[in-house]
Formats: sequence, structure tokens, C-alpha cells
Amino acid sequence: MTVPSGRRERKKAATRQKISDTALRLFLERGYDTVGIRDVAAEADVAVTTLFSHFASKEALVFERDEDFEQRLTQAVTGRAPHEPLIPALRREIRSLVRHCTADSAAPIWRMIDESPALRKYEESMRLRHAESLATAIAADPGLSPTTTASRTIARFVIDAHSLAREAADPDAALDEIFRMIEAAWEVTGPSGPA
Amino acid sequence: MTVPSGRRERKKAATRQKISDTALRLFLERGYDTVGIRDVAAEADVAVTTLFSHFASKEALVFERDEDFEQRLTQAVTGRAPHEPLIPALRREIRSLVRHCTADSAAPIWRMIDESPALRKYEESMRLRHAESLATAIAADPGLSPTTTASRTIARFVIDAHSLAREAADPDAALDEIFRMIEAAWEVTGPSGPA
DNA sequence: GACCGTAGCACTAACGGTTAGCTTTTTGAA
DNA sequence: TTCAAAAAGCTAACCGTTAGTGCTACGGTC
Repeated sequence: MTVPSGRRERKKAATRQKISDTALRLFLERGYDTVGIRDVAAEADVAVTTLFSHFASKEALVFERDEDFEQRLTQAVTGRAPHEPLIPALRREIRSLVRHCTADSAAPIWRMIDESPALRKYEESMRLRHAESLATAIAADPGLSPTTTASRTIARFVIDAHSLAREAADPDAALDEIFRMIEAAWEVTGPSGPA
Repeated sequence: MTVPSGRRERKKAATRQKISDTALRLFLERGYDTVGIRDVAAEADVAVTTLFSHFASKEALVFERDEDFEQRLTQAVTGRAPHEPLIPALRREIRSLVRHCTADSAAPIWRMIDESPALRKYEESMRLRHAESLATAIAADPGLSPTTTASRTIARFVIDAHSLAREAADPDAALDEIFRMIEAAWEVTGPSGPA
């Protein structure tokens, strides 16, 4: 009972990591579509069912680290300095996230994602989830009093900003431009403006 | 060659319609997930391969009519009265589209969509396509001179407006609120404002 | 009216992601 | 040592989707 301390957790994490590493390597070597789940499982030396007990789908193998994304966004809202305005805090976080995924080391992965319809679809559905988490965080902020609609709308806009900036020729410039628009949209939601 | 006039077209359209009607009926009767492609094909009295020659995927059976959506949006931009500002024209069109899919007759279909992850995913990827068409239409407007980023951003925001308003408790009120935000975002994209 | 190209449809068989059902091994604790 | 549960395994399937192949009906042409 209680906490399954020690070895068990480590072994499980190791198995998960091995599967993830193997999958990403094979996908990049041979292409996402040409590598099958059975290939990944064989190369990682696990059963197919084991693979699916660690990852909900083939696409999830590629987006392994996306819980980070969601957490960092909500953290940027709930954990910002007292009296710091909402939008600049979000802008800073989004900028950091965009830089992270436009870095050279991440480029091959994102090229692979952009080329696979299945992966793009999956990313889209992730964005909806992220937007809803962010909306909840914004709505719960004690310093603000946005309507439900306003918080959900701003959350969507912010997620859009990430997606659009990531694809832009000049991500930093695009981000500035988009956040100017978001700032304007945010300001009309309350006569008192951001806290 | 030329146009395969007459009977052939009618027969093809009839087959397509029969498949679509049968599918929607079965989905609503028994649930999207519990009805298989083979069930639909059998009930419509066609082969599975025939079904897939008319519809690209199972989800496409549900969203049969959504070529309209894309066309109506771009039409709202390219076909609006001379000197009519962009955002109000879009707002009018989105309002009409939202009303159409919150109507009582469409309610069961949208409930089904909201309950099926596969259908939600599909809808999400459709939204991306719609946003890109709309962005292209906005960018091509002779009366405006938005940057690429601005037109893509506004397009996303408008698509978001549809999706958010559709789910809101009071769609009309939500739409007003969101479009106030979009209007503000649009105004900061050019010092001269909309044409 | 006979002829031919092609569009539409059918059928079988498979592929690839995913899951259910059940057994075996490993691990932590009594 | 013993036991319960977690983790991993195997088999066999389900389901959406596609390839390959052939048949039939239609439309245009001589």
C-alpha cells in the first residue's frame, strides 16, 4: 500500500524512458508513418501492450513532454509576482516556450510533426486542453474578475499566439505583434483594466 | 469526356446521400462509437470501399456539410459591401453560423460530437483549415493592408469566436463580448484602422 | 445500333493502431 | 516465507482504412 517506494517506480520510469527514446529515434531515422507500433515495441524490447500502458497512443510518444507545457502556462498565471499584470507574464512564458521549440535541436522533431497529419491533429486537440486549463487559471485569479467568456477567449488567443509564432518566419516579431493585439483585446474586457 | 451529364451524376449523388443519411441515423440511434463502418455500409447496402470513395473518413460522415462553412466565411470577406468594415461583416456571418448550429434541430448532432473524442479532434483540424482560408481571404482584401501575422491572427480569433460562442450558455451574448475583443485587437494592427 | 473508355461499385484480403482477456514475473510489505 | 498487487507479457481479436482486381452500367463516338 501507501507509496510504492523506490525500485518499482524507477524501473517503471526507466521502461517508459526507453520506449520514448527508442520511438523518437526510430521516427526521426525512418519517418513517423513508416515506423509501426510493433517496430517500436520490438526495438525497445517490450510488448505492445506494455507500450500502450505507458502511452495512450502512437502520437503521445512524440508529445511526451507536453504536460510541462500546460503546467508552465498555468504557473505563469498563478505564480506570477503580486500585482504583475496578466498579459505580460503570459507573453514572457509564451516567448520562452516558442524559443524552446524553435531551437535548432528541436527543429527535426517539429518538421516531422508538421509533415504528419496525424501528429498535427493530435497537437490541435492538445491545444484545446491547454486553452481550457489556462482559462481556468485565469478565471481563478483573485486579482482579476473576468467573465467566463473573457477568460476562455483570452486563453484561446494566447494558445493561438504560441502556434502562430512557432510557424512564423520571425517568431519574436510575430509574438510581439500578436501580443499587442491580445493586450488590446484584454483591455476592453474590463473598464478597470488588468490588476 | 466533358461533363458526364445526367443519370450518372444523379446516381452518384443518390448513393452519397443514402450513405450519409443512413450513417447519421445510425449514429444518432445507437451512438457514434458503437456503430461501425461495416454497419453503416451494410445498412446503406453499399460496399465498404464504396463508402470510402464518397467520404474520406468515418468522421467526415458527420461533418458532411462543412464545406459550406469555409465558403461562407471567405465569402463574408470577399463579398461584403464596398467600404464595409471587416470585423462587423465577420461578426454577422459568425452569428448566423452559430445560430444555425445551436438550433434545436442540430442539437443532437452537436451533443454527439461533443461526446466523441474522435469527432472533436476532427472538428479541431477542420478549424485550422478554416482559419487558414479565412486568413488568405483577409490578406487578399484590396481595401486592407494587414501583415501576414495580423491576418492569420484575426482569422484564428474569429474561428475561436465561433467555437466559444457555440459552447456558451448564452451564445449571442458571448459572441458580442468576444467580438468586442476582436475589434480591439484588429484596431491596433494598423494606425489607420479598418477600411 | 455496335463499340469503347471510364466511372462507379463490389469483393477479398490485408495493414496498422488499439484493446480485451488472461498468465507470468517482479516487487514491497507482512 | 508468503502474499497481494503492480508491471509486463502473449494471444487474438476489433475497427478504420487501403490496395488490388474485376464487373457493370453509362455516355460519347463511329
